[in-house]
Amino acid sequence: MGARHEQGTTTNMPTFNQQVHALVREVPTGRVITYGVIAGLLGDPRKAREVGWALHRCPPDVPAHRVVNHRGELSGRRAFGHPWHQQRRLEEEGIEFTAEGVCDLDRYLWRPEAARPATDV
DNA sequence: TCCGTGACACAAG
DNA sequence: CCTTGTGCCACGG
Repeated sequence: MGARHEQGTTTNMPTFNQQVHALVREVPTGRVITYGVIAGLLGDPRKAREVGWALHRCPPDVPAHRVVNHRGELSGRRAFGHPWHQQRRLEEEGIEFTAEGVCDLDRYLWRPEAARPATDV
Protein backbone atom coordinates (compact mmCIF):
# COMPACT_ATOMS: atom_id res chain seq x y z
CA MET A 1 0.00 0.00 0.00
CA GLY A 2 1.12 3.52 -0.35
CA ALA A 3 3.56 4.02 2.42
CA ARG A 4 3.79 7.72 1.83
CA HIS A 5 0.34 9.05 2.59
CA GLU A 6 0.61 12.75 3.01
CA GLN A 7 -2.28 15.06 3.71
CA GLY A 8 -4.37 12.64 1.71
CA THR A 9 -7.98 11.91 2.35
CA THR A 10 -7.48 8.60 4.09
CA THR A 11 -4.80 9.68 6.54
CA ASN A 12 -5.88 11.20 9.80
CA MET A 13 -2.45 12.63 10.41
CA PRO A 14 -2.78 16.42 10.44
CA THR A 15 -0.04 18.35 8.76
CA PHE A 16 2.17 20.82 10.57
CA ASN A 17 0.00 23.57 9.26
CA GLN A 18 -3.13 22.16 10.89
CA GLN A 19 -1.36 21.46 14.15
CA VAL A 20 -0.36 25.08 14.40
CA HIS A 21 -3.87 26.23 13.68
CA ALA A 22 -5.28 23.94 16.34
CA LEU A 23 -2.84 25.19 18.94
CA VAL A 24 -3.28 28.88 18.22
CA ARG A 25 -7.00 28.30 18.19
CA GLU A 26 -6.72 27.19 21.82
CA VAL A 27 -5.13 30.45 22.85
CA PRO A 28 -7.63 32.38 24.99
CA THR A 29 -8.26 36.08 24.79
CA GLY A 30 -5.78 38.34 26.54
CA ARG A 31 -3.02 35.77 26.08
CA VAL A 32 -0.21 35.35 23.55
CA ILE A 33 2.06 32.57 22.40
CA THR A 34 5.41 32.48 20.67
CA TYR A 35 6.43 30.72 17.49
CA GLY A 36 9.12 28.78 19.30
CA VAL A 37 6.66 27.47 21.87
CA ILE A 38 4.27 26.36 19.18
CA ALA A 39 6.98 24.64 17.19
CA GLY A 40 8.38 23.12 20.39
CA LEU A 41 5.01 21.72 21.40
CA LEU A 42 4.70 20.23 17.95
CA GLY A 43 8.01 18.47 18.42
CA ASP A 44 10.62 20.74 16.85
CA PRO A 45 11.39 24.24 18.11
CA ARG A 46 13.46 24.80 14.98
CA LYS A 47 10.35 24.71 12.90
CA ALA A 48 9.42 28.09 14.30
CA ARG A 49 9.76 29.46 10.81
CA GLU A 50 7.26 26.97 9.51
CA VAL A 51 4.86 28.19 12.13
CA GLY A 52 5.01 31.59 10.55
CA TRP A 53 4.15 30.11 7.20
CA ALA A 54 1.32 28.13 8.71
CA LEU A 55 -0.11 31.31 10.16
CA HIS A 56 0.20 32.97 6.82
CA ARG A 57 -2.01 30.21 5.46
CA CYS A 58 -4.25 30.21 8.51
CA PRO A 59 -8.05 30.41 8.19
CA PRO A 60 -10.15 33.11 9.91
CA ASP A 61 -10.76 30.63 12.72
CA VAL A 62 -7.21 31.14 13.93
CA PRO A 63 -6.41 34.24 15.99
CA ALA A 64 -2.97 34.63 14.49
CA HIS A 65 -2.78 38.09 15.96
CA ARG A 66 -2.04 36.41 19.31
CA VAL A 67 1.14 34.87 17.98
CA VAL A 68 4.27 36.85 18.76
CA ASN A 69 7.98 36.14 18.64
CA HIS A 70 9.99 34.94 21.63
CA ARG A 71 10.76 38.57 22.49
CA GLY A 72 7.11 39.41 22.98
CA GLU A 73 7.15 41.60 19.92
CA LEU A 74 4.87 41.31 16.94
CA SER A 75 6.17 40.61 13.49
CA GLY A 76 5.56 44.24 12.66
CA ARG A 77 4.98 43.48 9.01
CA ARG A 78 2.01 43.76 6.74
CA ALA A 79 0.83 40.40 8.00
CA PHE A 80 -2.58 41.89 8.45
CA GLY A 81 -2.33 44.83 6.14
CA HIS A 82 -1.73 47.25 9.00
CA PRO A 83 0.46 46.23 11.96
CA TRP A 84 -0.97 48.95 14.15
CA HIS A 85 -4.40 47.49 13.62
CA GLN A 86 -3.07 44.18 14.81
CA GLN A 87 -1.28 45.60 17.82
CA ARG A 88 -4.34 47.50 18.85
CA ARG A 89 -6.35 44.33 18.55
CA LEU A 90 -4.33 42.77 21.35
CA GLU A 91 -4.65 45.88 23.48
CA GLU A 92 -8.39 45.56 23.07
CA GLU A 93 -8.11 42.09 24.54
CA GLY A 94 -6.39 43.47 27.59
CA ILE A 95 -2.74 43.09 26.64
CA GLU A 96 -0.54 46.05 27.41
CA PHE A 97 2.23 47.03 25.01
CA THR A 98 5.18 49.31 25.47
CA ALA A 99 6.17 52.15 23.20
CA GLU A 100 8.40 49.72 21.35
CA GLY A 101 5.42 47.50 20.70
CA VAL A 102 6.59 44.80 23.07
CA CYS A 103 4.49 42.94 25.62
CA ASP A 104 5.60 41.11 28.77
CA LEU A 105 5.75 37.43 27.94
CA ASP A 106 6.12 36.77 31.65
CA ARG A 107 2.57 37.92 32.01
CA TYR A 108 0.83 37.19 28.74
CA LEU A 109 2.67 34.14 27.44
CA TRP A 110 0.12 31.34 27.46
CA ARG A 111 0.88 27.65 27.63
CA PRO A 112 -1.31 24.56 27.21
CA GLU A 113 -2.68 23.16 30.46
CA ALA A 114 -1.09 19.83 29.72
CA ALA A 115 2.38 21.35 29.69
CA ARG A 116 1.77 24.02 32.27
CA PRO A 117 3.58 23.82 35.63
CA ALA A 118 1.81 24.11 38.97
CA THR A 119 3.00 27.65 39.41
CA ASP A 120 0.52 30.14 38.10
CA VAL A 121 0.93 33.88 37.76
C1' DT B 1 14.82 19.28 -9.75
C1' DC B 2 17.32 23.29 -7.96
C1' DC B 3 17.30 28.07 -5.99
C1' DG B 4 15.49 31.81 -3.34
C1' DT B 5 12.61 33.59 0.20
C1' DG B 6 10.52 33.75 4.78
C1' DA B 7 4.59 36.11 10.15
C1' DC B 8 11.76 32.73 13.59
C1' DA B 9 15.21 30.98 17.23
C1' DC B 10 19.58 30.51 19.30
C1' DA B 11 24.73 31.22 20.16
C1' DA B 12 28.56 34.09 20.42
C1' DG B 13 30.94 38.69 20.87
C1' DC C 1 21.15 45.10 26.72
C1' DC C 2 22.27 44.94 21.37
C1' DT C 3 24.29 43.24 16.91
C1' DT C 4 25.90 39.68 13.72
C1' DG C 5 25.96 35.09 11.87
C1' DT C 6 24.04 30.42 11.35
C1' DG C 7 20.45 26.62 11.21
C1' DC C 8 16.08 24.33 10.15
C1' DC C 9 11.99 23.37 7.19
C1' DA C 10 8.50 24.23 3.74
C1' DC C 11 6.53 26.63 -0.32
C1' DG C 12 6.75 28.98 -4.94
C1' DG C 13 8.71 29.71 -9.50
